[in-house]
Amino acid sequence: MNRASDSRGCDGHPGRARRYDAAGTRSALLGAAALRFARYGYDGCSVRDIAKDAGVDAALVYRYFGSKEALFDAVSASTGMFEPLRHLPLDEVSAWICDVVSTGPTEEEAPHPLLTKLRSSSREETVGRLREEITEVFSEGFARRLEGEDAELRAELMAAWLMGITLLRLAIRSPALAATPDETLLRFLRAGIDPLLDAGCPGSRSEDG
Amino acid sequence: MNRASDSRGCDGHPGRARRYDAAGTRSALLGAAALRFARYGYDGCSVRDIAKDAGVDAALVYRYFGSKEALFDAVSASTGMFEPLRHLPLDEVSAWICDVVSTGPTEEEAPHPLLTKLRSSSREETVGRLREEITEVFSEGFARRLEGEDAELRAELMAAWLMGITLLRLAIRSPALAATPDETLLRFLRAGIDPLLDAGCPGSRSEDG
DNA sequence: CAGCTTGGTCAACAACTGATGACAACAGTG
DNA sequence: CACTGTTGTCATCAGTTGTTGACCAAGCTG
Repeated sequence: MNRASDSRGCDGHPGRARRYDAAGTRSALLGAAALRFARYGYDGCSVRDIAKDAGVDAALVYRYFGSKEALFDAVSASTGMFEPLRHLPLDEVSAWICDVVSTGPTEEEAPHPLLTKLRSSSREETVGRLREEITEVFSEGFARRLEGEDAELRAELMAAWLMGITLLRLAIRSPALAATPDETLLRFLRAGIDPLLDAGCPGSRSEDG
Repeated sequence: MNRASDSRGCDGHPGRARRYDAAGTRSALLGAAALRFARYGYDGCSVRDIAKDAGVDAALVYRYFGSKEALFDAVSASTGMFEPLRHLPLDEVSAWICDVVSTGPTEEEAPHPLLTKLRSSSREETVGRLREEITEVFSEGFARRLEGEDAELRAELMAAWLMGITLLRLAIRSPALAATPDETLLRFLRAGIDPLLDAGCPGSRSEDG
């Protein structure tokens, strides 16, 4: 409960928080909001909850961001997490996916940006932006570098896997995915991804319709 | 708005609804709740919304189900949608996944059961039950039928893909996945799934650490 | 010190939330 | 007809929601 409320007291004097610090308060609100939104979704947490985590009054959300929606936008927008895929060598795609779905060292302090959007996937705007981002980076950008038929579909299948693994590993925490080290995961990720990269040849192994 | 509110007026006499019909009202509430929960998540819709869609008063939710949580449980629990996987021939797994992620003919009337849980994935209980279901069916049941190392991980990777495709196809509606017919999807699904079924041999192709 | 701008709290509003209990409309039985 | 149990509506409660404007407190300038 009071885990995140001390995030503002680190200005050099422990326990002696600087009282007037607009930038610090703003970022404290951003951090608390990122955590709350990622864990409980947009509808699952209130402005008062976030403000309490940040250690300030809820009214400051409206002074610094204007509305709850704007705060959510500030937290979830423009992460650019898919950008590296644009100019990534094809044989490094699996490793990149493996890296994206990695829990990272600071899961408590900085939640996975994809989780924030997945947990609020009931919001029309969140879904819309996610669709735009995936369409741009995967269906259009990345698919253009894939040879063979149905490149867009194959690209989106990789995106689907990326999101599914993120969901199972970080949100649902299925036993094997949550416990498996990245190197092991990478091995089997490659086994599934490579056939999708190598164009449609393997699909005609059993039957060439 | 009033799209689902006429779901009770079909007892034979059009426009002349049977006034006193407990079973009908109960199922109307269930249907409306399934739709609302799948679209907006547990926190995103109110009991009054659901009751209005069903064409009855909100108080009936409490008479027939006891609470909003109980209504959600009645909607989301015990779908048993993963059960077929237990005794499915391995070479039919891809086709089964393809069938599960299929939109089906009546998306408006009966939303995908997985979507209901994904959209409410911020609820602790929903996540817990989903984890149990996946662990039982995939990590324990299905993995036991897989040869080779890390069978549980490979099984969960398939589950992750299943959920990711459902998400992208039905919730986010990414262009290619939403438009691609099932036969085409099945081809590439096989290409990615088969290596995971065939044990860990292909993983040692590039480097046998 | 007064005067001003900035940073933060407080009380309150109107709308909505889940939930309850009183009450009215129906249907069957005597 | 009255009697009884079921089915549905209504008003309402207490708590929470997003949001706002009045107000206090800190720091700076004169």
